[in-house]
Amino acid sequence: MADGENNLSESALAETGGFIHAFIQKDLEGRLQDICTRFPPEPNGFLHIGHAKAILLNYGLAKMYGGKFNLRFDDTNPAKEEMQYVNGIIEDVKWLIGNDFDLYYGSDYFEQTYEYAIDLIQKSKAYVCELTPDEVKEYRGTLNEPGKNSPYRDRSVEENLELFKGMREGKFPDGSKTLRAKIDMSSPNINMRDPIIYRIARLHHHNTGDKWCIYPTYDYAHPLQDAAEKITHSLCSLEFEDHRPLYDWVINTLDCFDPKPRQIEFAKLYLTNTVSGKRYIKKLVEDGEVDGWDDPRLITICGVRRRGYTPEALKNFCEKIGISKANSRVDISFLEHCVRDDLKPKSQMLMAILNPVKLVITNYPDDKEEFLTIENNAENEEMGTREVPFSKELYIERSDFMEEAPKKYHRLTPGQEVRLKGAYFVTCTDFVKDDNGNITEIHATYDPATKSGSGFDARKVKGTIHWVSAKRAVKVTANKLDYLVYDDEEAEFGIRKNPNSMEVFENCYVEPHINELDLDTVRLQFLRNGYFFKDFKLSTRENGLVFNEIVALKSSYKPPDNK
RNA sequence: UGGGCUGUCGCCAAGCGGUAAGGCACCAGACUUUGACUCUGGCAUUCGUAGGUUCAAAUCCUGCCAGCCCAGCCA
Repeated sequence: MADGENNLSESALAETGGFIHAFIQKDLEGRLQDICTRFPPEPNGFLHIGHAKAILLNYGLAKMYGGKFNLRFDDTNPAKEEMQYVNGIIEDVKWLIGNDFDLYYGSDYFEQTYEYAIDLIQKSKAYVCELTPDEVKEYRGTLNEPGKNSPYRDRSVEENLELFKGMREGKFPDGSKTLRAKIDMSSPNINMRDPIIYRIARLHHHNTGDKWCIYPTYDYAHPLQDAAEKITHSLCSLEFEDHRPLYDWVINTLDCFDPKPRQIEFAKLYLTNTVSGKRYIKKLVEDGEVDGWDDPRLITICGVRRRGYTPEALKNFCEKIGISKANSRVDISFLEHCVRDDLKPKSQMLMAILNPVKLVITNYPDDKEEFLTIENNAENEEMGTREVPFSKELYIERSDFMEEAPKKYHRLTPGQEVRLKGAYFVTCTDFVKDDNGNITEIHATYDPATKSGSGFDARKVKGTIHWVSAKRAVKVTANKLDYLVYDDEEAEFGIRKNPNSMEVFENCYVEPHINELDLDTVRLQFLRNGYFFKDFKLSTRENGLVFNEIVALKSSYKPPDNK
């Protein structure tokens, strides 16, 4: 595999979604030489992680079988579509799979789509209908009762042709007429009850401008778009199973496509503790509850990108959850595991104190400063080491000290010795409180003999804590992120808002080495805290550096109860 | 109630007639200069359910139950 090639690993992909592989393999042994897949978003919103699954699946399948993959905008309804979304989607797809795709617009096929409609009319398989929306609904019947034929159903080919051309030429008002496929008003499948395939709507289209005042519907246009691009396997979500007969009807009635595209459905991805509904996300954005569509707490692709997730992590995740036809909701912890797993060997370790308290090493010389060498990634030697300044006054986490600690507490407490990561053993000797009883300073003595790397092993210590030189510390802001919503049994509509989805730490102290890193690309591991990534939006001259927690480290530590 | 689809461990998911993979989560232990990582062990006598066929069924047949989708000139 070439460097940076982003396809799904064959073995992992082949382990699941067997029904899709079966179709493809059988086709490849018979009717097809090559395959071609596509991801067909409507540019009416931003992509989220569920779309990532579809992109990765389609792209991965194409690469696995040596085929081609297209990104095609399914833009047949200008009422909902916007340029900002097409740009956003292209950016998201590139971030996920690179530039290895061709870009198409369904609207580029409007002329052909129109010509095929003429063919349908000539074959007496489509007619211009003048029923109002309410009448259409009434004539359609219900789930239990068959529909009845439109009174316009038996117009002559000539009349239909003239009317349909008139529709295109703008002779009729919006909504006054439709073109319908002539199929079967009594079909148990409601999609087959003479579906509307063209509507009149004078809307400006982001790609075709004002050229058209009639637009084809999805059911009619989609198979034709697939056929035009010689898509062999058209994957879509489960709710389109009922539409497959119509998809096939379009392809088979026109009967001039080779190869014939085939629609295959699979289950969408749903995650716990997330909201993926466009309406819901939009409301959060509009209500100012999140910082835009790319808020790092959202599972939009732009959101997880801003948060610091990597495309590789998403790929691994999508491989591991598999493809099936069973509706499911994947536990968010699965995603988090994949993110950690990816970041583990490539993150830059740094010590950062989120909630600082001063530690004074009373027996360390006042003006001495030494530089200690610490590895950048404990399990990846290739990432090298850095020099970290150490001196008498340090900052440590408030949570790493307790005035009165329980037995299993491995951190600082009067009389207890711990290791300062990469430095020395220190023993807590004292602490200082202010008038309100808050601890303001902790005192300790260090043992020079215990210097890290010296091979000292005369005694062991239970805990290792992280620290930052007070004098050299760089002040930054860190946001710890939590779920936007919780899934509980009692939650109405399946979701319960989390009022504290972001905890801001404005006075964090980080090692000076942070100034030597390319923070736009490097993922940081704040030792013992979690993975963090610079927020490119929030980090400004005024705010200084702002980091978001990509994902926390796992922890089996149970904080002592406050009794 | 018409049609389509789905039901294998808390969550995903293999399995396709030969006697229940794997991952996540969780629990216990070892190791540990991240209470992380890693490692070890535990975690479905059972595959929605009831029958049937078979030497043998999660896999085949029948009935039943549950869930999801469809009545936009949305996709």
